[in-house]
Amino acid sequence: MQRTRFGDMACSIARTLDVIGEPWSPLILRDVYVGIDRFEQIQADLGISRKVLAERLKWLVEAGVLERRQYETRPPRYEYVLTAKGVELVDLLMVMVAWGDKWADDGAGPPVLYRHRSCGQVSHVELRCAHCGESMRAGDVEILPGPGAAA
Amino acid sequence: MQRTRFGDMACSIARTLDVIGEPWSPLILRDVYVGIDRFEQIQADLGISRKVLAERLKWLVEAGVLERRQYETRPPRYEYVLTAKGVELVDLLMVMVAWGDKWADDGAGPPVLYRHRSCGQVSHVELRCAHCGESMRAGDVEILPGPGAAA
DNA sequence: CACGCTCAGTTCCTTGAGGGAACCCCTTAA
DNA sequence: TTAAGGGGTTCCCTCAAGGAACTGAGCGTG
Repeated sequence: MQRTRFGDMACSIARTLDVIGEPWSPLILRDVYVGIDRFEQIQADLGISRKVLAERLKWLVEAGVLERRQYETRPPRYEYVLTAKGVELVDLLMVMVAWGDKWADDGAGPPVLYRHRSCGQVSHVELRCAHCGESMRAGDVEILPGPGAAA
Repeated sequence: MQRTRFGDMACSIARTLDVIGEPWSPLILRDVYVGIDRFEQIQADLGISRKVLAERLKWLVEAGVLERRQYETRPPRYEYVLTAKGVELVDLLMVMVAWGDKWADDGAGPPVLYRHRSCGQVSHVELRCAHCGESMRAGDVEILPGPGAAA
């Protein structure tokens, strides 16, 4: 299918998609995040083709988002764990959850709830400005060319 | 390639991916968001195949994320605009930008900067709890089964 | 010791989606 | 009358996703 690679574009969205834009990748990350972290488990949970799963895992490891760790020598058993880079990608998943819960509900309510430990409430994420802490969303920003902009 | 449809999974991430998980879809949304909102413009900007662009636009319109609007009758000219549902997907893009700027920088610095209008600073988004306003990220939540969980 | 089981992949074949170029229709401009 | 531009559609080719079968290492059990 000779898919276009996004990694070389002068766009942080494209570069992020280069890492987790392939189908299945975000779902693999979600699984690892919730503790479904071995090959067989992920395959069974997602119903993904074993071939594609092997490819994706290799790619995510090379991208530095997951780490393949042997947690048992005899017999050799492996698990995948999120790196620091990968943990921050979970932010993306949490925003997807918030959007999906709101706009792609099938009428049965959210399949999963998230309780915020520090306040104890079932809640969801919201976007704030890292600088002033106020809401920062689509209409709240002005877009400027940055130093890495293309010629 | 008989791609697996994610829409029926009991997972809000999968359902979100069903809408914008195909390659190119987030980049199309980004373009529309920044004002590159006509077929020819998007095609030229992204270098996407015209066939795939037509498919994606139709899908995004059917999903209620974009609206196809005729803004000129003679000659007939169309533009694509974000719906309310689509505008909230831009949240996702802003998180991708924040991640990409941090973890997929090519050394030249961010290609695009975002100035938060209300505080005037060039900034990026951060995730907070919609309930208490404190930081809410991967390690800050406890996951519970919700009403829409699968049997 | 042979048999079976689990984990973690790899190999193979088939199908269909992405890429790319060419083509089409409509309208205005020269 | 021809050209140009916008907004697609049609066509063919290639290569990735799906799916099932196979491999191989290491227990565990009679």
